[in-house]
Amino acid sequence: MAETRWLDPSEMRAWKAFLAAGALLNRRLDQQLKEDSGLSHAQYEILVRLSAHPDGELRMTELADALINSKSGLTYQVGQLEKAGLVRRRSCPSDVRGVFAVLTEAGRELLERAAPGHVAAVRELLIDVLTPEQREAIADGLGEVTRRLRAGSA
Amino acid sequence: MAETRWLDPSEMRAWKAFLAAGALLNRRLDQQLKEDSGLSHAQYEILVRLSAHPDGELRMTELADALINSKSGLTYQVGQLEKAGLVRRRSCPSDVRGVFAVLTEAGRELLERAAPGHVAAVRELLIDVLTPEQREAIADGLGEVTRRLRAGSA
DNA sequence: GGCGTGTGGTTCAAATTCGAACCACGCCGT
DNA sequence: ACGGCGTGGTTCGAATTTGAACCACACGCC
Repeated sequence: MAETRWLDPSEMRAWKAFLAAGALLNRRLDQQLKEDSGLSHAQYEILVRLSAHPDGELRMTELADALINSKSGLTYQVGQLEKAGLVRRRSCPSDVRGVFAVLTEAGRELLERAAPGHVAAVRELLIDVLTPEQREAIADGLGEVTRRLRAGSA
Repeated sequence: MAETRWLDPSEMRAWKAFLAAGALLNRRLDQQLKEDSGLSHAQYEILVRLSAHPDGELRMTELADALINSKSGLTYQVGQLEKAGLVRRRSCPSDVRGVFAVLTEAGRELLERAAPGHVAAVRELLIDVLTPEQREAIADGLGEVTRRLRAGSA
């Protein structure tokens, strides 16, 4: 192991800002969503992914790695959403083991009611605070970071 | 409520990258820290804050809002660290209610052992992936985001 | 056909998180 | 000195998260 290259002040500033912004923003959005529509941010994300797909359905595994949680966490959350009637499970015809999560009509409606407030919050707290150049830098830089993280999880 | 201003593709790209990078990075660092030194990222952060202060001590409340967690979460984590002998509690002389968390010698040693690996990971996964311009943009942009979030939590 | 190996999901126990309720005490006006 | 209010921390219960263990099945290869 070589000498440790500590973070210089500029690097430290970026790292701390990233960390703090992520944590605070997540917390805030979670609150906003929960009191606005009763959904957690995680649940909201699930509904969004589903709604982005034809027929509003997606395999559990695809959901799991599109998202953040462990597989067991997904099982739990889909269970919650199912109890709430926002999602339905359907077994995959071609592979008995496979399970689709399907957005119900109620789910789609709730999502449509929740989305405007959520988007407004994201805009107010993040997007509209950044200059267009900063937005691009974040999209490019963190996009690359994400790509590598996904690649390196083999 | 005015018409919803949805996110355009560029904005969406930034938002998704930010979200994904935050989640993936946090998870990865957590794993790295845990198998490297047995600390969670949250615990590591606590130790870092303490070590950054003279005598390695800090009031619970100061810790709480320097960090991310709720107050109860902090109580819990400090409890864990105390059980592990990395931190000690000391009641504040001037205010009986107040409690200092104090870094023990063992805590400082563990932190010093854990830091190099952690910094290396942060560097590899985030800092060194970004161009200097992107780093600055992130530091500035997300710094401002953080400032507003802290201000608006009144 | 029959057997290892790998996948897709779920279940389980344990750890963590959060907010709300709570206690004990300082602070301040009277 | 006294009573009410705000603060600093902890406790409590409920919800969530995670990794590991676990089934049931698909697949490839003999």
